[in-house]
Amino acid sequence: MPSDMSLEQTPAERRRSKVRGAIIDAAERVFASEGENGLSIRRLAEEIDYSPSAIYKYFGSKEELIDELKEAFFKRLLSRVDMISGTDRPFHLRARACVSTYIETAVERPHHYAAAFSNAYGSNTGNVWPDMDWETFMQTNKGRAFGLLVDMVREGQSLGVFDPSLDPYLSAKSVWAASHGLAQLMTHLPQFPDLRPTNTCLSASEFVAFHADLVFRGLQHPAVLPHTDPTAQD
Amino acid sequence: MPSDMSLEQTPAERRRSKVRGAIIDAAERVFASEGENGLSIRRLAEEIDYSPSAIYKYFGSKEELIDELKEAFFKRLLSRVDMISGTDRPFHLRARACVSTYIETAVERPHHYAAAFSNAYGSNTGNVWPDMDWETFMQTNKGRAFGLLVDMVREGQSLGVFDPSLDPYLSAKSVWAASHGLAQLMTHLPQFPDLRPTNTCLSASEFVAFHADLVFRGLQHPAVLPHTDPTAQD
DNA sequence: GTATCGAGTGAACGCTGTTCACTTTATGAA
DNA sequence: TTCATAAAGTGAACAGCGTTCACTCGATAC
Repeated sequence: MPSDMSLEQTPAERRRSKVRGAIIDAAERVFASEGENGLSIRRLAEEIDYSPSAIYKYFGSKEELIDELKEAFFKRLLSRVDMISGTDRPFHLRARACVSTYIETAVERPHHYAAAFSNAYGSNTGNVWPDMDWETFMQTNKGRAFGLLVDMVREGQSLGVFDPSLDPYLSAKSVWAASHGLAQLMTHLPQFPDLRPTNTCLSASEFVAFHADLVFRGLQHPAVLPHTDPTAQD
Repeated sequence: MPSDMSLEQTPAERRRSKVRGAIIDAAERVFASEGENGLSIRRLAEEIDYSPSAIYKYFGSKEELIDELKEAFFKRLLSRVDMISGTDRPFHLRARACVSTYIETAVERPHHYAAAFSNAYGSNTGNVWPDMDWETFMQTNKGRAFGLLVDMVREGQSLGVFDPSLDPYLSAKSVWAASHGLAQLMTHLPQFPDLRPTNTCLSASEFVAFHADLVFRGLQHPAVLPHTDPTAQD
């Protein structure tokens, strides 16, 4: 046995992480196709040929297990957007691709995305995300995704295509909200992009591009309509 | 007993609708404060001093009961936005107020809004809204709210402040998505408007106004950045 | 006065997440 | 090799859930 065994895995550890992986895999499979309601501990146990209580040797609760699925999903989402934002394509293509990729990744795994923004499971009365300070938040996957957006707005401003008077943080939040909204609507209403009286419709990805375009249009110019002080009553 | 009793209510009917109202009221109260998870048939029964099975004399299922809460909420949401859009304020104020009102109404009743766009309860595997044709959809509260948005875009175009080349339906969907996204984020992350490294933050309603402003900026001008054919790969 | 219908009930079914005392198995030390 | 210890795995049970159903009982209609 080597002296430095901190990196080596004992057979027991290997066995353990194998079972743990099997649980996660089964959970991922069931969750992706049937969502939070279809995923029960008992069903999961059946699927991996263990007893229900065995799961609790690996995860403290169902919530903990699902949190891991969500976190993995968000990591994937982040890495995709990160990759797009790291390409050397022209800014306007890159920016739009980030938004499109975000939305399309969400639509690919609707249950994951919905769960990541839902408090359906926890017993808390409202907040999904615990209160955390700025530094802590920026180390989470959500935080880093948000950071990418802020950088993007700044880049657009430094390139002279975005209104320089805009606050990058506020603008990033606005872009995030707009992206999130479309992802959510497409997730929950698959026929959403087709919502139209005529038959001439855009495909889902075309509509995503349209939306991304419109979002970025808003950042490009100072307002033409008179700007109002939101605190003033008309 | 009057001959025309179709409008009169017999004592039995009055009693029945009283109990039904009590159920709805209790459900509304619990749901508003604790959401779908806090609302159980047994708890509801306890709250109105009836047995759990009594509820089923008034509602076919828990889902049916919650659907009624959601529908009432959406009716309220629609009537609010409808009222705003009917005022004679200048267009740019009216339009922004519609979006702000939509978002603020959602934030007021976060559980209702979340539930209205979640399939957490039903046993269906994905779609919240059943497939329906355009005419049917436009008679629902959601459809009518959407119709208001389409009209708003058209009005903006006829006033010459919105880009006339935009498709009103696509644009309305985009605006809806952007509004929905902010409502959802503020609902699930109350500190969302404060997400910022500095201490100088906008209040929630100020940020809503900022967002609405940015959304409408996008509609006001033709794109300056080169427009891309979304189907073309770079 | 009596038949009828509907409101209301309590027990039960099958499901859920979770716990706990228990057995079995693998491992490190003597 | 033997033995103690820790970990893995189990089955029964608990409390809660939505829902059903046979049942009682009181108000209503004839």
